[in-house]
Amino acid sequence: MVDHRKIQDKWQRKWKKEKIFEVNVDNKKKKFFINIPYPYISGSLHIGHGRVVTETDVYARYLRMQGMNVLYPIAFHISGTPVLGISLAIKNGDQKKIELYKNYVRPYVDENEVDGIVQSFEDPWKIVDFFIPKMIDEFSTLGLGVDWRRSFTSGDIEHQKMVEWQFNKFKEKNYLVRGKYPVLFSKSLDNAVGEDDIADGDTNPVEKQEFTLIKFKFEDSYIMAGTLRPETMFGQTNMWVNPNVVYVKAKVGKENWIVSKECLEKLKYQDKKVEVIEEIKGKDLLGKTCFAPFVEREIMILPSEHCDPSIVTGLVTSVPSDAPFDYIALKELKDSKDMCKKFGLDNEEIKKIKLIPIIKSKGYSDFAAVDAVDRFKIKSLKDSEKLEQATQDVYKAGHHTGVLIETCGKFEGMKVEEAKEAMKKALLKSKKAEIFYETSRKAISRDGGEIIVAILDGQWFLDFNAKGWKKDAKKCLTAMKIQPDKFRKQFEDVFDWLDKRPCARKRGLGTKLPFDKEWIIESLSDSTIYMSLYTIKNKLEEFGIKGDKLKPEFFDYVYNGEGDVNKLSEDLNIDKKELQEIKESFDYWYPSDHRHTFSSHIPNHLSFMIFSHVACFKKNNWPKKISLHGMVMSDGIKMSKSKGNVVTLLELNEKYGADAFRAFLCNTTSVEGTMNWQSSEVERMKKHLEQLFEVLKNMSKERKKGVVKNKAFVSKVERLIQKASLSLENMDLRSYSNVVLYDLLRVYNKVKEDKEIVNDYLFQRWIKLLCPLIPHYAEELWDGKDEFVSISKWPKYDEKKIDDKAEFIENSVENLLSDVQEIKKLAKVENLKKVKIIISPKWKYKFFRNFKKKYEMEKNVGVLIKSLTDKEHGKEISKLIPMLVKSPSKIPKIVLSQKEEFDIYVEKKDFLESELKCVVEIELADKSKEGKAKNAMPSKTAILVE
RNA sequence: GCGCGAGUGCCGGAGUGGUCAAACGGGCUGGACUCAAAAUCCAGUGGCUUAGUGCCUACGCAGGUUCGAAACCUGUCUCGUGCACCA
Repeated sequence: MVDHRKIQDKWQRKWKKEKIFEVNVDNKKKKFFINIPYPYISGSLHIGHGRVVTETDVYARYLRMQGMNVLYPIAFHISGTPVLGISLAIKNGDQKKIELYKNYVRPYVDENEVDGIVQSFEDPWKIVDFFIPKMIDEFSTLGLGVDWRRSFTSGDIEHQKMVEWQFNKFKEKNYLVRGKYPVLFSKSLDNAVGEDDIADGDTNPVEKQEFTLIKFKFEDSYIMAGTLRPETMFGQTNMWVNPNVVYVKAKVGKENWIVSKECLEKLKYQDKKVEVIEEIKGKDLLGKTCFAPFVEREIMILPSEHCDPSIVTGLVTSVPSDAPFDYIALKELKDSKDMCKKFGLDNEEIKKIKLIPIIKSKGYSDFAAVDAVDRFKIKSLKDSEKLEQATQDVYKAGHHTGVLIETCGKFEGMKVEEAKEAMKKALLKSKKAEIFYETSRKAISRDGGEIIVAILDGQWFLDFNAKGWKKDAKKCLTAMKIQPDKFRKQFEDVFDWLDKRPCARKRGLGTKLPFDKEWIIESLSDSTIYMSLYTIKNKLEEFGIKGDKLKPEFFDYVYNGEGDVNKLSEDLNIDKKELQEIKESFDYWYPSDHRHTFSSHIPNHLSFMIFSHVACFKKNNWPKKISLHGMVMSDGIKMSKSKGNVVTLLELNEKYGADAFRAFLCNTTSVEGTMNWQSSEVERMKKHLEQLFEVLKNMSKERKKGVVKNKAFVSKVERLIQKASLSLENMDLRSYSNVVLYDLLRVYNKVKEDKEIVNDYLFQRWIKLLCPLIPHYAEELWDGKDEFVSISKWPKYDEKKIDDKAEFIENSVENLLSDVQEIKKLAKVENLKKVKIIISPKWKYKFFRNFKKKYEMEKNVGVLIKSLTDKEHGKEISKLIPMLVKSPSKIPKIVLSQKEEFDIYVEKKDFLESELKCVVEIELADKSKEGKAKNAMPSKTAILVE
């Protein structure tokens, strides 16, 4: 048995000791700078992380063996709120989170330390400090050729200084603007929040919803009612108010508004000045009327205990023709004299309220709500689930197929989709409505505070439509290689669509905006040009240059060659030579030659990376290439903590080892495809590698110098080396791995003669070919003159040895053998006595050669027959051509001459006799007396068995 | 809803105008080896047919373009994914 763990550890240790992946400026070698998005630290790494780093590594290893100076670094991202969220959860005694993190920590430390370490995570930096070394270790177990000297985190001062430089640049170029912006906001934290700060925010996301608050004139005030469907306002029949709720009348701006107390509270956060005037009991409003816009008349205020004061204003306008809820509520009132009496309402008046049809949509009458209520057999407001469903159905049908009818005045004929916007606009313009934001569900932050929507003033935005920016970004994109290119369009679409994007927030780890220290640069915006830091990080370390010296002028000089180095040296108190060497390092390594990433990063990270580069760097340092990989599934479903199917790198290493994973990953799916992790398949790959290892080990033992006589075999091997190289060139890791894991093995297994010479010819080449894929096994088997196969030269294929004819002949002979077997079966011949091989009549060779030539240009059967027929064989030709056109597989790749073919079979006669264990006779059709002889075709002999 | 991607045999998945009944891998069936098993090797694995290279049916569904389509176009269904302040 092969002990992959031992092998793996051994070679990883040696690589590290000999520093073979630590690379430096070397002007004699062509450089290649490849990188991946730095992972965010949030517990243990899993096979999703494993995918991107491994694919990159396989490719990087290939380029290295091609003689390039390959830089492959990895850093770590810690910006943003998730780490804070974890700290907060632990601080607040969230047992679930605490357990989760205990589980993350446990594999690395003694059990009795676990509690203490997790406790220490109340300080977010402790999380960072704890996990980063672990992550480096875990990545290393995959056998990556990474230069770890160049690692950093986005919290490091060098990184922050660089980001400050970047944002100063943005500012200079007027790429930043400020404005108002609605955000999810925690009242207790007094801050904007993200998914990670909200309880269950990851599993049940909270969204912001934009409501239109419509003003209903009531005495000296406005009753404010919120709606998501302003397009239904022509169907209003009444106003709903909760009789049990105490509302407030308040001065909002210059107007008096009636809203719930909760709403008034929220309005303060939404950029409104409010001042309470008096309380108004909901039940005091009942039976009165208010003036509704669009329908332009007074509508009655009616009771509904379902109006929730904590949602929007707690007052709702009623459109019973299109809202099942309103219809049922109104119906209940009409049907119940008791209820009317209770609220002091005139039942007869309510009965007079008529539904107003407003929208015609597919599958519904003009009264969609009535239809839906019937369909779902809804009896009362208590059928809340059915009501919800009915509302959704009506809404969906209306939204996609609905058209406003004649009751809607000048909006008649408009689609619901358009009318929604048009009517909202009209209302806002005439000051009959306001915008109000509400959360899509009730939510609390991890410390228990209520989540609301707040409008922040002074929010910083990146303005992608700023003058010239998009143009440059597009220029960069056009010059870039996108692999596979089908993703290019997506980039283009995103570029068009990008507008203003908030780029700073008030919470989280990261870099402060240098010119407005209240704000912290948001975590996607602070990780767009950090690749540049890899090129100089080791130098800063080497020279002991502290991050706080890295003023903007430093980057101006190093990155863009601006400023005077003598003056800069003085100003920053950094040695001039050191500065120059740092710059040299940057100039050597930059730009990024290749970035390999998950395709879902296109609309955000990757696009921002391009925009940021064109904003900050000179054109020659813009990124060159992006390749995209697909997503990762585990057992057919998306990997997620809640489903419990996350496979960590720890577990992976424990059970299967790096090489099995690498081979499985590359061989199981194309780079852009979805990788589906199935442990049974990985297990199989592991076994296959063990077998392959044995084969190769035996190969290495029995070797003898010499010339391989089997031309077809050599041709196939050379061809496979070519294929492997070309596949890798295009980062087609699947095709490459197929060649080195399976194709070569099959070709090798077929050769029977001169094994020792064959072994000698193939062994070292094969090991090299395998090295990018399964470097540990490759090193273990390697016995070449370089110390490591990892840094040896990639095998060159010899194009001259690729011999179509030799392979063709071999195939013909093989086909002959299998044909004999088949005929033997059909003829029910038990023991072969004799096999007669009849070589095609001479005229057919000429005919086939002509046919092949003509066929390249002309596919029409009639035309072909006319141009190729002759008197002597007209009949046969007119039969052959349709057959060949219909199944082109019958056309031989190569047409030999009759003599050549005859000689081949004569030469192979002994071999055939030994294979078939009988007498073999060979004759020319032209001389044969057999009836079948005329059926023979070039490379397809007629066969007779006895 | 809009955008993007995908739908292929028992399964995973190649294949983007003709060497396609479909690579490669797995499974299954039969055979060789073995006391036996595992491993390995060979053969078979849509249907029918035949002393061979023949026919039919198939690549989500329905049409179309073409001498020819799994591949191109149109429509349709299903699934996945993104839709912004979130890394």
